[in-house]
This record gives sequence, structure tokens and C-alpha cells, in this order.
Amino acid sequence: MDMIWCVEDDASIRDIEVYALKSTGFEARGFEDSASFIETLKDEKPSLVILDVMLPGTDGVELLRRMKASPETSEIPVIMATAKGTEYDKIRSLDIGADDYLVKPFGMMEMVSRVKAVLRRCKPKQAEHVLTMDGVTLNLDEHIVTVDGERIALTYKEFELLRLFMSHPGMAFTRDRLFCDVWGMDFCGETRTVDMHIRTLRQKLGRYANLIETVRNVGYRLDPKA
Amino acid sequence: MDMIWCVEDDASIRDIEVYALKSTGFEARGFEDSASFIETLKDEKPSLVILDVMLPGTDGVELLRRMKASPETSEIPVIMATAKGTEYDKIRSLDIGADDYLVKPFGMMEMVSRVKAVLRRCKPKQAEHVLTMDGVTLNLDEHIVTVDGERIALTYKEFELLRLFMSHPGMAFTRDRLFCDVWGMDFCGETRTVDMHIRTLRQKLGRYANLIETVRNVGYRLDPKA
DNA sequence: ATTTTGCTTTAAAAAACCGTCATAAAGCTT
DNA sequence: AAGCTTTATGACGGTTTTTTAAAGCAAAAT
Repeated sequence: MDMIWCVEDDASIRDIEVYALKSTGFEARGFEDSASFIETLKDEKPSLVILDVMLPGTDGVELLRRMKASPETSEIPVIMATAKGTEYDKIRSLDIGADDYLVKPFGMMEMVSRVKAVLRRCKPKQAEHVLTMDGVTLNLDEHIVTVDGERIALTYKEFELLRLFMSHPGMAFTRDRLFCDVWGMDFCGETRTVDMHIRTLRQKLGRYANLIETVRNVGYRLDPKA
Repeated sequence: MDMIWCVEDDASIRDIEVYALKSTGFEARGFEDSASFIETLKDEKPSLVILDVMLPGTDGVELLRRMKASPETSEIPVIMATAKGTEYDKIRSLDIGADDYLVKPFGMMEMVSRVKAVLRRCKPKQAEHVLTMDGVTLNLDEHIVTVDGERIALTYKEFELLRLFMSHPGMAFTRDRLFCDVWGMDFCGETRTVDMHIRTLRQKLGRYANLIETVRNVGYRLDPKA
């Protein structure tokens, strides 16, 4: 189940939030100040954070900025809680990358439904934009591929090939099919172009080269358990 | 091939988009304003729409809302194009039902990739094509055969033979028929070629070897209760 | 204008597969 | 049971398919 963190200095509000979330089936944890939040964030990652804007010390907007700046935490959805009338904070927060906001005083029902909405929205998107297979990671957003954490440079065609394979693990693709999908045109007879790109792709995949299996007389396939 | 529509008031951006899509193998068409888009949408349906948020007159978010409201168009995938910093529009769009978003300025490569990704995601996913008989499983998509869960390697001809048998359990095939279907040519007189491949196939089937029964004077058959 | 980068083609090398042969085994007929 | 026909088996050379390497091209970057 999802873990929600609430950063809020007012103890009574914080307790109500945590209680409301827990009774809805979430795991929840409250933080009194920025410092303890930042500290815990180094070790654990929640599914979502509700950030109060007005905090003693480092304020919520600054916390948000830091979270979005670090790749470690930039993907964690954030809901900002602003006091009424501070429209400027709201806009700033959304600009920086907050996923939603709550205007105080807000009801617990509203809070829970927004949390659910944001999670619903972020869950599939996050999953869909990054494909992983063994040590190979393919980030669709950034167009970046890593092998064992090391970034490797793929050309457009190589990337599209790999993407096709990784989004249908195990499926055997004919050369025609690959050509259609990646090159966007019908397969015009005899050519070893696809093979060529498979080769360079394999080379760049290093020790995962045999992840791409050749299916004789058919084409190629990504072998999930190679 | 898929038809993509681009609604974008800036002519230069629009032209580049259309050009990029066409050169990737899509059909593409640009719309300068909401009105012409809405009008054409009454008669034709594209496979996907790229909607600019900032449009003169009816804006992109409103267009999206209308599309999702009408059952005629609600199934058409939509990618929103938002200017940098208007994070709120992004959230709103995803809430209404956009399938993805692009933040301007975006590269054409990225655009094309996202279009492909969304189309792939939205395409009706067909059921897996799998034939099973006792402990023998034949996956047509993956071109993989397993015996008691263990994967075995079949050559192209062997695979086609087994596929033929398994898609017509119990049916007896003459050698002529097998030769026609698998080799794709007329049976040219006396030859033991088919026998040969039956042999290797039986070997690889291990304890299920006798699943393929010899019908003397006729040919072979897959015996469903061997 | 030159260099770099990525895509395509070609041709040769390597690997996997195919088909035929000769021989052995099995099935049917007499 | 002997003899004939049909099928199974094992081995080997030829062929097809895939891989590899190298070079030509075109577009983009410098």
C-alpha cells in the first residue's frame, strides 16, 4: 500500500491528516519540521508527500524545489497545502512541479480524494515512461538508456528497436514488422538493414547482448530470461 | 496507417510537426484553429490528436473536454502540448483524460516517440496465441515451444510442422499435404524429407515423442490421447 | 568547406539448417 | 515365417540464413 508523508508543523492538523489517511487504507507518517523530513527522505521514499507551505525554517516551496531538483526524489508526487489567499505560492508551487494543491482550511475528504487522484494519475505514467529488463533501463521521457547503471548512447533507430522489444518482452518480431514499426514503411524486399542495427544495438548492450535473441527464419526477440 | 491531427496556431510549428509525422510514415494533417478542427471532426476521425493548449478562441483544454464528453470522439487518444511553466494545465488535461503531454519546446523525435507510445498503448491488445497439448505448449507470438515447462529449440520447419499438427489435433496429414503447407510447394515425387523432420521433431519432444503418430501408407497425425 | 554522425548497402565469413543417401528396423502380405 | 513394402535412423555435403566487417552516402554540426 502507498505510504503518504505529511509535513505540517501544527500538531493537531498533522494528526488528523495522518489519522484520515490511515483510516482510508494508506500508510501515513507525519513530520513536524523540514529537518526531520529531509533527513528521513535520504533513506526512505514515500509514494506521495503533502507539504505545508508555511513551515518554520525551510519553507514548503523550498522543500519542493529541492525534491524536484534531485533525481532521487523528483518523481515523488507532491501536494502543497497553502493558506487561503496566498495565490502566489500556489502558482509558484505548480510551476516548480507540484502535482496539486490544497487551500487551508481543507476537509479530510477533499484531501484524501486529491491524494487518490494524484496517485492514480502518477502511477501509470511513471510506469509507462520507463522500461526495465535485467540491468537494462530505458527511459522514454529522457530518451536515455542505461546498462548496469551506466549510461549508453543509442541512436534513434536503435532506441526505437529496443523500445519495441522491451515493451513486448518475449514476442518474436519479423523483420517486416520491425521495419514497419521503426522505419515507418513497408518492408521493401531483401535488405540486411535491420540486422545491422540489431548488431550495433547488441554491441552497445555489452554483457546483455544476448538479451536480443535471433529467431531463425523469422526475426528477433527479446528473451526475458537470457 | 494511422492518421494524426495537429491543432496548433503557429504555422511554422504546425508544419514541422506534420512534416515529421509524415516522414515517419504516419498520415498527418494540421489545423490552424479550433473551429476547423471541430468541423472536420464531425466527418472524419483521426487515430490520434496533438492539441495545443494555447489556442485563439476555444482553447485546447476545452477542446479536450468536448472530445471526451462525446462518445463519438472520447476514445480518440489525445496528446496535449503545453508551454513550459503551465503545469496546472498539464494536470488539468491529464485529469480530463489526455493520454500524454508534451512540454514546449519539444523535439520532433520526442513527439514522434510519444505518438507511437500512446498508439501502442491504446491499440486493442489481442489475446495471446497459444496452442497446448498435454505438456507441450506452442506460443505463436513468441515463436517459443515448451515441453513440461522447459523451453526447447525448434527449427523453422519443425515449428511449422508442429503448428500444423497442433492446430488440427487428431487429423491425419499426408506427406503431400505437409509438404505443401510447410514447404509451400507441390510434392515432387518420392522423398523422405518429411520423415526426416518428423524424426528430429520427435527427438526434441522427448517423452511426448509418440504424440506424433505414424499413419502407415498415409502420413502422420497428432494423437490427442497418446 | 570540412568533419562528424548515423543510416544503408555490399560482400565475405560463419553458423545453422536442410535434404539425400545408405542402412536398419518395423509392418503388412502371402 | 519369408518376402516385400514402408518407415526410422545416422551421417554427410550443400544450401540458406545470419553475422561480421568495411565502405559509401547524406544530413547535421562545426
